[in-house]
Amino acid sequence: MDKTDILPDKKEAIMNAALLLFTKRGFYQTPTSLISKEAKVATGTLFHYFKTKEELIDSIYAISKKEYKEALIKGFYESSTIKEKMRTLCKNSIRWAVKNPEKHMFIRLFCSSPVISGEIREDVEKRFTFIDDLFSEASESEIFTDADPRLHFIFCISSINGACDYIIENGLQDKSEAISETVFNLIWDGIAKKGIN
Amino acid sequence: MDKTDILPDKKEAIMNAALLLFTKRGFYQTPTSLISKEAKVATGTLFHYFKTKEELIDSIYAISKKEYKEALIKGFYESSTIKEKMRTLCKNSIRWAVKNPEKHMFIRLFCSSPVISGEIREDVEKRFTFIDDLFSEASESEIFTDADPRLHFIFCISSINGACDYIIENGLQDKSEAISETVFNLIWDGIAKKGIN
Amino acid sequence: MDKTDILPDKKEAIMNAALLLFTKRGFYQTPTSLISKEAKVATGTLFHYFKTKEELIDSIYAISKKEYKEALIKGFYESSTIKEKMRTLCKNSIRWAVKNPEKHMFIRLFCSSPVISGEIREDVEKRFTFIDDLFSEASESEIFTDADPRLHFIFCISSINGACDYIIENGLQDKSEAISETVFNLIWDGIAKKGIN
Amino acid sequence: MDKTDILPDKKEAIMNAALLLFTKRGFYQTPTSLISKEAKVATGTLFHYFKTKEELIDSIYAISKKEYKEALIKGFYESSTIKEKMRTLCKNSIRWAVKNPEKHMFIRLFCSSPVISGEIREDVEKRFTFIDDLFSEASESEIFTDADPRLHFIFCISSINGACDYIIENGLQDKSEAISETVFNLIWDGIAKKGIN
DNA sequence: GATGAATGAGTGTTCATTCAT
DNA sequence: CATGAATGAACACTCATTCAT
Repeated sequence: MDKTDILPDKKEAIMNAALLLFTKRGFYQTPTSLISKEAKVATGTLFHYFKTKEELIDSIYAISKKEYKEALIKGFYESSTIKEKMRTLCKNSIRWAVKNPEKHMFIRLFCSSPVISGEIREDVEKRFTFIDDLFSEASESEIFTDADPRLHFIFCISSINGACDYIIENGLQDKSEAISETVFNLIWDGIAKKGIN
Repeated sequence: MDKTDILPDKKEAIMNAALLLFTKRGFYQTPTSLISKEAKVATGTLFHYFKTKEELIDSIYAISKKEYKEALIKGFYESSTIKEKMRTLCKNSIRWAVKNPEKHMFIRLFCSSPVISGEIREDVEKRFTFIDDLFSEASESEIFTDADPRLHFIFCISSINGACDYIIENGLQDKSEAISETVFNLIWDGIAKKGIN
Repeated sequence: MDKTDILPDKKEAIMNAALLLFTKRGFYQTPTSLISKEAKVATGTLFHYFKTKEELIDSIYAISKKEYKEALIKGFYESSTIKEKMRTLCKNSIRWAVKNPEKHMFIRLFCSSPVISGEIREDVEKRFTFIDDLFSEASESEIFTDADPRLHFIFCISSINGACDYIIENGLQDKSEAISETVFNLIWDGIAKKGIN
Repeated sequence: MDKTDILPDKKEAIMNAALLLFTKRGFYQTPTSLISKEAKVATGTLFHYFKTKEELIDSIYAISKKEYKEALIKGFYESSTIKEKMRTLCKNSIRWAVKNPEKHMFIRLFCSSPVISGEIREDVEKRFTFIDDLFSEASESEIFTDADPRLHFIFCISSINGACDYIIENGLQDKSEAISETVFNLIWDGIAKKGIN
């Protein structure tokens, strides 16, 4: 899990090629032979680094999520209010997705796919419990309208993902900061009790 | 309403089996042999009704979208205000998804998949232009906060889909009417200018 | 075998369609479904008249050979010398092939193919023993150069078939009478002892 | 001489097995699974060396024709007269066919079959233009009777092929040299003007 | 007789994976 | 470490043939 640091050239080449191909063509339409070809390694080399094709996808998923997490928390703990924390998450999230569209797409495509092993998925989810905590706290502080915090959470995630789709589909990368501000307001106006700041 | 016209028994059995299997296992992990087995027909029969596996998926997509559309517009034209129209769409959408979880899932899984032929996709999209019109009208009437109506649209769809996920994941089907009211409020409070009804 | 006389419409349509398709596309690249489609009958109808696809080909072969034989002997028994008899055969053969190119091609394609049942083949060969007799007679009469009459026979057939190919490939149907005279001379000059007429 | 360069063992085994099976059973009645079985390789191995079944047949055709050509020209350019050149071709042709009956049969079966790709066919035909040249030269030198050189050509080829059939069908391999002399005389007496040597 | 929906064995081909070099 | 030839199970799809109507 921590070999991330100094990846052998070939391993990295394989993962990069696979990320591109999986997002462009899908997992099952991407033969391992094509991945090794694009990565300019022999077919056997792929299986030297990854026992199976699924292990390769697991690794990409884990790394992408790790990077996403790192981007997500930038400035989070420095934000003083719940509203600020949420704004930070919202902006970080959109910013990262726009800068790393393949990784973002990869996560969305495979987050609910049975291709990702349950084990990896659980490991990864642990990194994000701090968000659940934030929503619970907000609920308890009566900042949010009455509703299951999980519903609020899903509402936020969905809206953020929708915004990313919007930006990428319409090529609005250069306006993404403004859009993420707009989206955060849409969300906050829905979620927060009137009069809360 | 449930069938286009009068589908032959076997054709229907194949489509039903395929719908279940595709949503449970995915398109590429579902061999046609398994579909025909579950549908209790011979392998050749599947190809008697659908020239290719892709034509089968196209057919399921088209029918599901057609049924969704029919559910969506119930009471839509009878709603007098834009707010009422949107509430109707939101509730109809969630209601249909909760009643037809496989078809809902099928549409979400395959709506952006290249497996669906472009031709079918275009045919289908035409049925939903009335929603674009509604958003444009709302924008022009200055009912919505300033933002691209396409962003508002994506925001709504994402939120609704998020709500469906929430209901289905948590087994809250019996509370779906209340949840959809909550979600509509989340959306409306985000989207509409303050003071608009 | 003698139902040839009054063929039911559909049976004839099937045989005609099959003759064309088999010569154009080959036996194995011609599905029975295509034959019935071209013949404008249902798939079951083909198998009503012919127990199997192979029986269909046998029937076409037998009929074609029968017609060929009938064309071949026109004027044969009226010819007085061996040379005249051979000229008659040569000319009749080319004339028929040029007028019935599909049937000629069909015979050539399938004459040595295992697709034709041995039984049919034997039945058919019997009709042509009169040619063997002619060659034996010619050999015994010391009209031909010394060589196995079977070699002479194959030499003649090959040359005649070559001539048919030449005419059909080059679209020289209108010159086929002259060509067949030329070819007969080529053959005769090869076969007959010098000074024989 | 026997192989293009140094063919891998398995590739050669596949081609040999396929040559035998295709001539014995025909192209469409020979499943690739049977070829790999006879060649004692896995099904995948066949497709490792030949992208498709058709590419396999193309390769066999090209190699057979290449070998045939090499056999055909032995002593050709050393022959001084047109008659000698033709005798050389006739004898070389029959000799090769008798020694390589499967390859000979393969060429005859597939030379006019659409299974062979047009590209391969053209490549191959180029090797044999020297024969056309010979016939044109003979025609222009007024050595041959008046007739289209293409007719003479077809007449020769047909006769030679007929002779090969005769030898192989009747098991006369040990007499093939004498027979080819006989056949050459049949041909020459037909083709050449009287008194030409 | 005539139909065409239904059958299922059989085909060409793919591709994740192994392993000798 | 790295290679790529070799493997064979699995797949989408075809098509001769049957049979209830």
